Amino acid sequence: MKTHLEQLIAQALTRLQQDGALPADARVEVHLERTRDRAHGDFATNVAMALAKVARRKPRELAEALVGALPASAQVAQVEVAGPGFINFFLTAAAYHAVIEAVLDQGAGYGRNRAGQGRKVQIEFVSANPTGPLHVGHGRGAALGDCIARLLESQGWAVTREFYYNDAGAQIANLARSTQARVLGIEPEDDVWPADGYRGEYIRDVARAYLAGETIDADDRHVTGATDPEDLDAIRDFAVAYLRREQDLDLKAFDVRFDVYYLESNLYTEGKVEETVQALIASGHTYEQDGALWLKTTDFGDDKDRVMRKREGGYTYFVPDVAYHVDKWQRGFRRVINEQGADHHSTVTRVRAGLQALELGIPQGWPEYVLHQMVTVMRGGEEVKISKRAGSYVTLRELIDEVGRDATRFFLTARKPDSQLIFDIDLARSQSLDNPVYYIQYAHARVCSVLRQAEDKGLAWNPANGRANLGLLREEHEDQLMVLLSRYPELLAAAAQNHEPHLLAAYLRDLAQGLHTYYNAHQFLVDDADLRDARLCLIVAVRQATANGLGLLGVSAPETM
RNA sequence: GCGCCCGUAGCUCAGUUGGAUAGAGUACCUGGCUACGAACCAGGUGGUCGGAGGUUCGAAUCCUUCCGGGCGCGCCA
Repeated sequence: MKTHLEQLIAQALTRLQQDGALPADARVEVHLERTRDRAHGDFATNVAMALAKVARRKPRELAEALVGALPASAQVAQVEVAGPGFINFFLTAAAYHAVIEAVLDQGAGYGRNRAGQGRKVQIEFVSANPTGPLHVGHGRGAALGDCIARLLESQGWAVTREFYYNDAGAQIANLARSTQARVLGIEPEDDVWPADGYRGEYIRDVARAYLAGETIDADDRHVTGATDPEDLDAIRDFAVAYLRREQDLDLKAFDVRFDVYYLESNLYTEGKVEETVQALIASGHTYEQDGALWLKTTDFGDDKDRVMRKREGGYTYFVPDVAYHVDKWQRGFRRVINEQGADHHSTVTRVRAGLQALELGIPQGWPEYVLHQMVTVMRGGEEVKISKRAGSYVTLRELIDEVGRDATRFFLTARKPDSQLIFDIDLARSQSLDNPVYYIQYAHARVCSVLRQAEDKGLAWNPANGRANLGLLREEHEDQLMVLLSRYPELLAAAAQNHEPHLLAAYLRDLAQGLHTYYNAHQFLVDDADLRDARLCLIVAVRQATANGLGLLGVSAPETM
């Protein structure tokens, strides 16, 4: 519909130019948007105002001329000039009804399209090190990343979900030492407790499982706990496998799955890190100083250069990260989205700088980043401090257990990633009935209930009898619902393009509100069979769009509650 | 001190990429169940869009500068 109107406007502009009413070189991007106020019609454009200066004519006058030059359309009922020079389009009833037809025809496919043309996109998210359970921050990343993945899939992209984890660095060594300490019965308060060791209680569980000789199945590897408290390698392998299994369970409970788990250690064993370092040296963007090897990231917008290879040998963390991204590029991902916590935002410049230095033809803005801000957890009116070392924090699993998967996913995606998020556990639990997610699910369940009643009373609409007479839908509430339904595809496209799942959450809330209002104001199972069928068609369409949207958020659409 | 993010109703937050009279939820008032789910709906109170300049037909949105909060600023990851 939107593109149809844009074509009409473009044709009118061309016609005006041919008539000499507009300079032939006048160019403007036709900006057509939904109106906020239904009194302003369904769509509005500001082209007349944008062109007024070049055309040396008053905006309203130009708008009038433009309206006069518009080709007729079966979809457009009325066009008017309003305000400072807006051109407002009012759609015909038939255009409204076509939306219901489209939803019913396309069903679960409504809102989906092939715009991505099956192109590959990779989204890397969570990527937590296997040194502890996933916490709320990881949960936000998991929910956002997965929703963005679902949104991109809905727009015709071939999405790969990837989890990158460090299985060999200093933090893993620390994990091994901490677990060994627990194996030996050392407490964090003791003098011999390793410096900066992980103090959390979960380490005690890992140690206990190790001593019990438990077997962990992870990554098609089987790791069995040994009993030797001195075998640090065995302890490390066991701890990593154990904690990875825990994370997998958390993610599974959150309905988040990955296609690829990428091990940082592979970058070393396959020589990719060394290759990247040699290529960077060859690029001329490196230099030696103070016994270390530096990358001139300042050549690419960083505020200071960064060390690549430490004086004592060994690479800094961002070097394998660059190698990793080279690998992503070589795997053919021309679009990559990295979802991370904003505390890692300094890596953005470094990774991109390294990639630019390599001159592989990688675009400057590649990869894309979605950086979510911190999650503050409130419990009992107080902030719960998140500290892995102190072992005090809210795990993702706790959240799922306490407020449910649906509500947790919804809350963590309902705000834009840029905003800090306050997650009040008590509020989410005690007021769960006022939760937007239940409000939306309730709308879905209500429609199901009406249809059950219709079935019981033999009043159900039978699709075999052909389409209902949608012309009978003349109520304001019905128009509003149809407008909302027609916006759904545009909204998905915008949410996917800009990585903004919160737009979808807000939309579903609006749609549910429209339905609840309609529900309260009108009867569905009326005696007039034609009107009844028409209304049932409408609410079935609303239910379908609701279910589709909830599915993209990873939230269930229950038939009863 | 420097970089990134944020600042909108008492609270939690949207705001269609610069549009028309600033929007929800929550909280607080007032109404609405003998008909399909009241886990709902309708109405009301509540605003110097952090402050000040600037850009233009038009600014919560863009630019500059202050104020306030968060996160980074390591040869840690």
